[in-house]
Amino acid sequence: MVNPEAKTPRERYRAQVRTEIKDRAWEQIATAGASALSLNAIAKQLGMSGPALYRYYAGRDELITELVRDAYRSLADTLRAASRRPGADVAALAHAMRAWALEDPQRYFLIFGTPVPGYHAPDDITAIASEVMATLLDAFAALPQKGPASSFDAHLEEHRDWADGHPAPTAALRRALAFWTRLHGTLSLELAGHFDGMGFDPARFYAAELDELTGDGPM
Amino acid sequence: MVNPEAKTPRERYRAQVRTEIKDRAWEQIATAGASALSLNAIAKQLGMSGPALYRYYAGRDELITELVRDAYRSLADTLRAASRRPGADVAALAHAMRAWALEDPQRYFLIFGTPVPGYHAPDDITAIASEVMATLLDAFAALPQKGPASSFDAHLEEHRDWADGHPAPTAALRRALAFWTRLHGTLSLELAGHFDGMGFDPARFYAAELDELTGDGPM
DNA sequence: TGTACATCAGTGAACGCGCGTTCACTGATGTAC
DNA sequence: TGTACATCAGTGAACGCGCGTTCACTGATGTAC
Repeated sequence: MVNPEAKTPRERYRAQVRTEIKDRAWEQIATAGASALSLNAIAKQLGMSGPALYRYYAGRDELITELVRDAYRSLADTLRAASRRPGADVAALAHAMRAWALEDPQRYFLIFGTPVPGYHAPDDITAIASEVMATLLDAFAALPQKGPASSFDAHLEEHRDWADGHPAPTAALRRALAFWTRLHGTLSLELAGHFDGMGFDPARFYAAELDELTGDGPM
Repeated sequence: MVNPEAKTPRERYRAQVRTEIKDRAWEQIATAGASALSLNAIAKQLGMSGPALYRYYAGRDELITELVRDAYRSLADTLRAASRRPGADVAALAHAMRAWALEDPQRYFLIFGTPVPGYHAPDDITAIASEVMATLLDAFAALPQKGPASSFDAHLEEHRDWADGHPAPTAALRRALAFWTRLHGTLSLELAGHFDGMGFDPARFYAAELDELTGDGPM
């Protein structure tokens, strides 16, 4: 009986070249930003001619979309993995997120940075983004819900659709949202260098914001 | 006696063309993002040849730097003006900031979006950024300092240099910092469209985050 | 007020570049009998 | 195991494009006497 999943040598080779192309693409993005990404430059680095890449990607746009997809996938997997480690809590997610961002800032910005006007991500990418939110919701749902309700909660109660049936109480949704926006706020300013001349340690500020989020002490 | 500030017709004309160039540049950025900005395209829109622009700007980089400077200047002035209106408080600053960002999202991202690796803003631009922080510090210094101190405060106490001698208590510095990072967090995700399919009203979430910042109610 | 000269905005041609992408092809690898 | 054929990775030439930038120039505007 033949395993339909088994890869022929040719398939393995194709897959390998595709990842080599992406590796070089990430290098370029890290060095000069996503707008500088060039198919011809990648081909040159791989020692092949430009047109050869069209065996692997339909064009520049398809490659970029795949990079965005991989970035989201990587983030979603990283957070899921962190949440599954024994004793994992909201703080563990926050630290995993920061580590992931610092690992490759331009990868972070490819997802959360300046949007290209008119661009809309395909549905499967949006789905991965929902996975990320679901991981956050799981973590906050497991937390004791203390503190008074927010004025925002009533509004959110009527717009929980995006939580996609997640059983978490509305207050947990609100806290997961704040987790995302606040940590993104610090993180993106740090990565963009806006704290550079300021002297304080961004990691400590991040930790303080996290403390306030978890209720482990007011900031 | 001659007023040395008086502008000759030629100077007035030059100034006018320079702003027309920038107006077109902002249009391009709003439409296709800053990386798509093209001197030749601007010249065409103005009905002149490409090289003509070199009478007004040394090159593409100088133009972009000037756009960044103008953006910062506009933000600093907007916030200062808001803070000087009678009865102005921290909330007024927050609303002015949000309105400014929504007015031209790509202008916001030119300052706070994806950084270009290796680019460093000239000193005079950094100085305008400090003006913005100073306005925030003024507003928070005027607020009664309630709530317990943060674990971060001790660290910040030793790194207040960036506040440039501002008399605000350290807790006010911390709160101004959180004001900036949290509001930037929501705002940038909203502008980038990350809330798009989620259903809730970003303005309400923004307001709720603001409430928690001012202590007008826990979020 | 009129003339001579200097200043300066804008042009058109040109340079060199790298981009994404297409096309017809060569030659190696894999498949079927 | 050997031969005939199909598949497919990669090449090199070419297309058209728009970019930033330089250069020598024309012609209009302003200045000095």
